Amino acid sequence: MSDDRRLDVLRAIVEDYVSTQEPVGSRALVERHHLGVSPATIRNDMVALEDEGYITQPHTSAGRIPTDKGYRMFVDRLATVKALSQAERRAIETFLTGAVDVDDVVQRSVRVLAQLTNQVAIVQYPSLTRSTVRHIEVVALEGSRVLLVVITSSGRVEQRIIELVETPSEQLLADLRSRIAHASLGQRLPEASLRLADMIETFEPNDRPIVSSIVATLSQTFTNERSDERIAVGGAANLARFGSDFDTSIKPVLEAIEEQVVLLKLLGEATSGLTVRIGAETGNDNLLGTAVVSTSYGADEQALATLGTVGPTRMDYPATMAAVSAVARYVGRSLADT
Amino acid sequence: MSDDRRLDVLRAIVEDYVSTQEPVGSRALVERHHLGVSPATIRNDMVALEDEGYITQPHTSAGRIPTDKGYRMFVDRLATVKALSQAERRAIETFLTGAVDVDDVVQRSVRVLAQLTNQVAIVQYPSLTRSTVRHIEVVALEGSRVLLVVITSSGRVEQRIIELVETPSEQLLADLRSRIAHASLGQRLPEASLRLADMIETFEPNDRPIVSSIVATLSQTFTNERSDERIAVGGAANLARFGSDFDTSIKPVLEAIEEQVVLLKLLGEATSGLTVRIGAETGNDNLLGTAVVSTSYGADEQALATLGTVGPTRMDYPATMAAVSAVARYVGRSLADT
DNA sequence: GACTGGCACTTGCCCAAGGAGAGTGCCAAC
DNA sequence: GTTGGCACTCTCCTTGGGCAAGTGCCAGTC
Repeated sequence: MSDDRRLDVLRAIVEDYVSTQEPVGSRALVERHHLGVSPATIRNDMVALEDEGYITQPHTSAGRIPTDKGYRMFVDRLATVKALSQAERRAIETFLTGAVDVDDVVQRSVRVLAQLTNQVAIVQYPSLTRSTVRHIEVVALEGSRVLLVVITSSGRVEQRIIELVETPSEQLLADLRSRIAHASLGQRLPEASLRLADMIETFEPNDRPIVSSIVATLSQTFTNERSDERIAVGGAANLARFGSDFDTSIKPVLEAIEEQVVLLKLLGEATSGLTVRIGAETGNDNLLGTAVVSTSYGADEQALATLGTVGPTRMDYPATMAAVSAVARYVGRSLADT
Repeated sequence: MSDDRRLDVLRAIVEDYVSTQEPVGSRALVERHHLGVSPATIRNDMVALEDEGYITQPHTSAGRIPTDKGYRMFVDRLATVKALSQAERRAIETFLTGAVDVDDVVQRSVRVLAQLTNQVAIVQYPSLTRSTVRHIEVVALEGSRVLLVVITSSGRVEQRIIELVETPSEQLLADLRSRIAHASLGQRLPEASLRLADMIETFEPNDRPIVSSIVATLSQTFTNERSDERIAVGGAANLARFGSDFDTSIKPVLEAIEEQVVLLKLLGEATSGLTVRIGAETGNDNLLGTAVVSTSYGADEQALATLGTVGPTRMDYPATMAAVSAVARYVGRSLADT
């Protein structure tokens, strides 16, 4: 028995099952794929594949469907890369180029990804802690209030208004501006936070209360975990693909993707490359029938954040993976331009 | 036949149907509500109510269920206000008081509203056009780039970076700052936009290209429709309450609430008071089986935006209405403090 | 040794028939 | 106007038989 053909059979089963959503039998297999052998032969291969755990039968007299292990094998070794069509690429591009700010980029990319894959799309907002400081502004407002504005390399703007114990002099503010700029510009946010802390001691003792109050607020902004946790979700209507029984097949997924923590965990573990997690690999019991395709995005070497899709394990992996990569690429580029 | 009792019967039918989700028969009605008459009498009342279009039978041998008209009557004349429990009030309060910015307030209120009502909650971000200008900052960046920051009365911060044709002098910038502040502070955004436009002519002709470029960007920011369109949705898992058949009862709703335009239309028409729209009143064919409870929020006389819930017509109206009002009240208060 | 055709067997799905249960509508009586 | 009684209707659930799909295995072939 040729090992090659057995893998061909597995690939054929996955492809057929994905497109028909129905267990695939030996006869259908030889008819739709020119395998050059008879159904009986395929049946023998199927028995072997089943013994190895790649496929299974829902019930005795039905065809076979891939197991999670089968999908894994398919993704790892059998899937042929499917390039996006010219039209799809253009769709992403036109969709994203209209974006006016970071928020808009994220919203649009969720939409386009959901549309492209017919799945639930999730996009994490660009991480603060992985960006660098592009600009910091310290502005005196009325009274002793001060406005702090931070612009990051990902185009994100954070602002804080704080009430100081006393009104700072113009002199001090100017001094602060230049020293803050010097200490933090171009630095990663966590690092900038450290350097700002060191900077406090370079000021006159009299000025330190004001300085440290401002620095503290900035540091807090830089290392704000909550901002890192923002996520956009879209295409929930595509949950229909999971099956028609709401309570058993859809609700758990819906609950999982409404839980930020779960999503962050799913996205967070993505390495820089494209990651596919199938069934139990998601580490979440609510997602046993689902697969998550994710990748990080970011213009340069450093990843800014992650995006991906959640769909049933019986999804079109090549197409989904292509779409996720493509959107990530465009989003990274788009943010770099902002 | 007493008219009063007939309305009592209608109320009882609505209440029972809402709690059991099953057509309610005459026997069950007399048992659960001490109406003091026999099932046969109730049956006569039911015939009358059915003739008037308040209730209907799914099939001949089943009990009755309220029609949309029946729910409307219930909401308008029969529902008794149900105050929130102390615990619920405290839940809202503690949930919202931890919020650090506008974004956070909105996110949290969606969550708490969804949890409280067990329905899909939608919260519109505070409208820009209905806020006033609290602060405007014009900051020179490197080169001829300028950062504009606008803070509104609702605590929202908008920023733009623009590239000017030439680098403005410090002198001009200072002048700009004070005149912009004078023209716009405390004004409603659309109004501020107009006053800024008038201001351009008070500058030297030489400076006008720069000034008008800045003013144009500010105006655009003030009247940015897109920002008014932001909406947060939560509690989609509660869609389970709509029924168990995904395609017919849930998917349409899911599609509707993913469509920003639809949501905005639903929320946008809410007057300052609490609005309940039932079935066809939503004006959306996808929402025929659903009811929308919404109200505007905002600290002072002027409404900032709208929030509400989407649920099946067979919902607990008194509880939902109470929750929506309460959350709106707390959100308004919470934003005023920011 | 690998492949093939044939065939008995298993099993889920569909459909029709029948019984149970719930609720109504109506009528005669109060 | 209200009530008890009763025949009627309709859905839901269960049961059982036929159907179709697909398998597993075996003996035969290249």
